[in-house]
Amino acid sequence: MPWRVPPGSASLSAPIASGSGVSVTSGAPIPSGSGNAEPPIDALSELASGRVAEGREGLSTTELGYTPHELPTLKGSGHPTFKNPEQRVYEVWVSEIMLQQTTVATVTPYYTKWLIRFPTIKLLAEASLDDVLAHWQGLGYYRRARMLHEGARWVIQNGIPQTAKEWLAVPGVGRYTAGAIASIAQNEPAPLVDGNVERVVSRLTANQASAKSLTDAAWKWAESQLLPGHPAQASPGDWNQALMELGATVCKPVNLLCRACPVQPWCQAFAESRVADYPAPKPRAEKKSLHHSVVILTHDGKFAIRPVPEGRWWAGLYEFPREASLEGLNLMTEATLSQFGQFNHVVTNHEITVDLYHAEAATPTQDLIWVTEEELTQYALPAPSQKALTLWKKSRAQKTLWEQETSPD
DNA sequence: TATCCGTGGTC
DNA sequence: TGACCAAGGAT
Ligand code: SF4
Repeated sequence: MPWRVPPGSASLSAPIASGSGVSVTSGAPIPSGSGNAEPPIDALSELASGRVAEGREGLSTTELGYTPHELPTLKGSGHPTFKNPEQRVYEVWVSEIMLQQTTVATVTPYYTKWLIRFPTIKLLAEASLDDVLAHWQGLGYYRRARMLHEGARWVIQNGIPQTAKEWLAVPGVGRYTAGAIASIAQNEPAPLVDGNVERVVSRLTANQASAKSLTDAAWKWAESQLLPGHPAQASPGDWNQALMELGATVCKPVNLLCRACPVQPWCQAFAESRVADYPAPKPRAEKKSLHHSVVILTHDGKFAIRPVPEGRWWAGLYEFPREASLEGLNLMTEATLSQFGQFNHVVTNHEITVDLYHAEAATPTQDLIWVTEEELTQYALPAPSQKALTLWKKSRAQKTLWEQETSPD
């Protein structure tokens, strides 16, 4: 995510990180998080002299308080990324998919490793799905990885889309991602709306509509800002990022910073002193709880795993056998199960209580995949299986310690 | 169109 | 501590 601000390194009305000090790791430019500080942008005084005070021709990127801080440095680095438009497209594509519903801090290490393992679209297309999923392990929403993989194969077949509209045909790319790639990597004046933009628009226009209605309004507003002749068109990628960054760092869901907000003079919600009323709160889903039983089934130092069937949570990943009950596990194996732990795992609006069992199998049955702990790292395991493994190792270590302490000399 | 799909951080 | 959230897409 070379074009994104490292977390905490810049805020819109505070000193802006220049983006210097970009490090290069195996071909991937990564933000350092500690660029040189430039003088604060006095957004309000700029606005006071602003040509958009009447608000008719649209806001500009500068008026959102945004300075494009990464591109110059990366250009200066002479990195191949910026000599190769296709590579630029790929890196923006990967990061936009990873960042869906996921924070920059979480994504960053995955992004780095991803570009090392799958440096180009072609190499991603040629990789196996298992390999792809293994590099997504822990990021969640695994369908994204599968679609990105499919998308890479689509692009090898059909070529790189050249417009946001064309991007929509690529698996896993919806209208947000299409707009992001087209504007950031291909300089097309394509609008985009994500959760940040939707929230900002809701407040700027004092729109209390909920869900789809607000989304539609936000898209119309975003489109209107990028019409021909509007200042945002000069650098649509910067504009879009500025808008999202405004939402992420100033016009936040809670603890918003209206006093430092560069667009406060045009904010209808602020004018009404009702910023807390926008956007309308979403109805929250009911939380459900359920139980699962998981077995760490071992034989001769190997672990038994099996693929998660399609159509379920974690489809396509591999996990320790998991059933709805202990009875389910007993139907699966003849080995004697002994419980050694329990933990909770939250999946969206479900809280799963997982009972952990261990058993030593008499024989490695063919319906399961038997792997060493080393080989286990080659498989994508869902978080509950990862937790189970961690607890098993901890349990075994304590047992070993206990045996050592209590064994007679 | 409402629901499903994960996870880790924050307050 | 639990509720809420994060740069969505597919069905
Ligand atoms: S003034 Fe406050 S509510 Fe309005 S856009 Fe700025 S941060 Fe958001």
